[in-house]
Amino acid sequence: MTPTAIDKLNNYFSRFIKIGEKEQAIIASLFTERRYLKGHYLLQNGDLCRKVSFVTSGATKTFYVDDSGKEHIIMFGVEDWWVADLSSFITQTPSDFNVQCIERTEVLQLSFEGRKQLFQEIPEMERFFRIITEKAYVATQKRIIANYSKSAKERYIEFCESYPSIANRVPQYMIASYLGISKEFLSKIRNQMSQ
Amino acid sequence: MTPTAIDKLNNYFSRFIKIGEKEQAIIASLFTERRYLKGHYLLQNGDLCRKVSFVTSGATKTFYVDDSGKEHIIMFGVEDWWVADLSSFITQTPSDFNVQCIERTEVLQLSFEGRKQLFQEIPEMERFFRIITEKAYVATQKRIIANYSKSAKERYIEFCESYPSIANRVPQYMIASYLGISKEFLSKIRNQMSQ
DNA sequence: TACAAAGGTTAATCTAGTTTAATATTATTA
DNA sequence: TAATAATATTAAACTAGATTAACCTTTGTA
Repeated sequence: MTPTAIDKLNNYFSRFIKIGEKEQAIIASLFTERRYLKGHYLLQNGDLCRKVSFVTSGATKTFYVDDSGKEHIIMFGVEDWWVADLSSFITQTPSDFNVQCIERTEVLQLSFEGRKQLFQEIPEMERFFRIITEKAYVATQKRIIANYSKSAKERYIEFCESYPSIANRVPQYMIASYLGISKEFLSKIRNQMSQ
Repeated sequence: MTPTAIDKLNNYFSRFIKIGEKEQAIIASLFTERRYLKGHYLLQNGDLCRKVSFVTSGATKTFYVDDSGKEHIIMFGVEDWWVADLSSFITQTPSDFNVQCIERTEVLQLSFEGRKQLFQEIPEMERFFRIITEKAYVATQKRIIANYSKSAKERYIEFCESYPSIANRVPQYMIASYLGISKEFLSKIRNQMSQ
C-alpha cells in the first residue's frame, strides 16, 4: 500500500523524534493536506506567508523577481523539504518571494498558530525546528561561499552532485537561475563538459 | 558604573526572555569570559568549533580561505553578535572557517554541552535560539538575492546603510571581501560615488 | 500527424568586475 | 621624527559571464 501524505510526514518526523499515537493525532489535527497543479502558486509576492508547507510529492521553485523583472530562483522544494518565505512567515509581513509548482505537487501545511500549538503540545518539536533551521542556515552560508570562491562551472558540477534528483528533474534554465548565471552560459558550460 | 560582560549578556537576553535571579545564576555558571588581542583567533580552520561566542566588545571577522589562498569574509561580529562556525559546532566536525579579531575583543563563550544544559534548565532558551537562527537564516538568504540581483555598487550602498557601525570601523579591503569584490573595484566605486 | 509551445544551443558583441603593478596615504612604533 | 607596515588609489590590460538574436529540438496535444 502506498503511503499517504500524512504517513510520509510521520515517517519524516520519526527519523528525528519519537512519534507515538498521541503525537500522530496532534500532527494530523494541525496539518492540512493540499494539492496544486503545475504552474500554481503556494505563495505570491505581496501575500502574507501564513503557513509552512511540507512537500510530500512534486516539486516547487521559490523565486524572487528583481526590479528589472528577472526571476532568481532561491531554492527548489521536493519530497521531504519544507517550503515557505520564512521571513514573511516569522514576521507576518508581505512576502518578497514566490513559491510556484513546477510539477503537480502535494503538500501538508502548518499555519503560524498551528506551529505555536505544535511546539506547546510536543516540546521536542521546538528543538527539532531549531535544528532544521540551523541546517538550513549552514547550507545557505555554504552557498554564499561557493558563489564567491568558485566558478560557474564548479558550482554547476557541485549542484549536480549534491542534488542529482533535482538536476535531472527541473529544466536547465531554472538550474541556471538557481546558480545565478544565464541559461546561455550554462549551455556553454555543458557543451564544454561534454567534449 | 560601566556594565560588565555578563551584564551585557543578561541585558541582551532580557530583551527577549524574562531573566530573574535564577536565570542569571544559570547563565553565569555556563558562560566563560575571554579576552583576545587584535589578530588573535577564536577559531582556525581545521579546529573543532567547541563553543559559540557572544561578543561584548571589539570586532571579529569570520572568513574562509579558498583553494587559491584567497580570503572570503562571511560575516563580521561586533557587540551583541554571536560568532561561531555553526556547521562545525552542531556537527562537531572540523571547521572550514576562521574567526579572527580585528580589534581587541571580549567575548562570553558557551560550550556545546553548556548550550544543551542551558536549553534544559531554561526551556525558553530553546525557543530563543530557534528564533535567532531563523533570523540569521533569513539574513543570509537576503544576501544571496542581493548578490544575484544587484550590482556591486548597490550592494556597497546597502551594506553601509544596514551596518553603518561596521562600515565605519573596519578597513575597506575587508568590506570588499565581504561584498565579494576586489578592493580595487571598491575603491573605484567609492571614487565614482564621491563625484 | 502536424503544429504550437517550451526548452536548449550557438555565436557575435559587450561589460562588470579582476588582475597586475605602480604609487599614494595613513597609522604605528622605534 | 623617521621609518616601516598597513591601507587605499589609479590605470591599463584582461576575462568570466551577460546580452541579443537567430535557430534548433523536444514534447504535448488538436
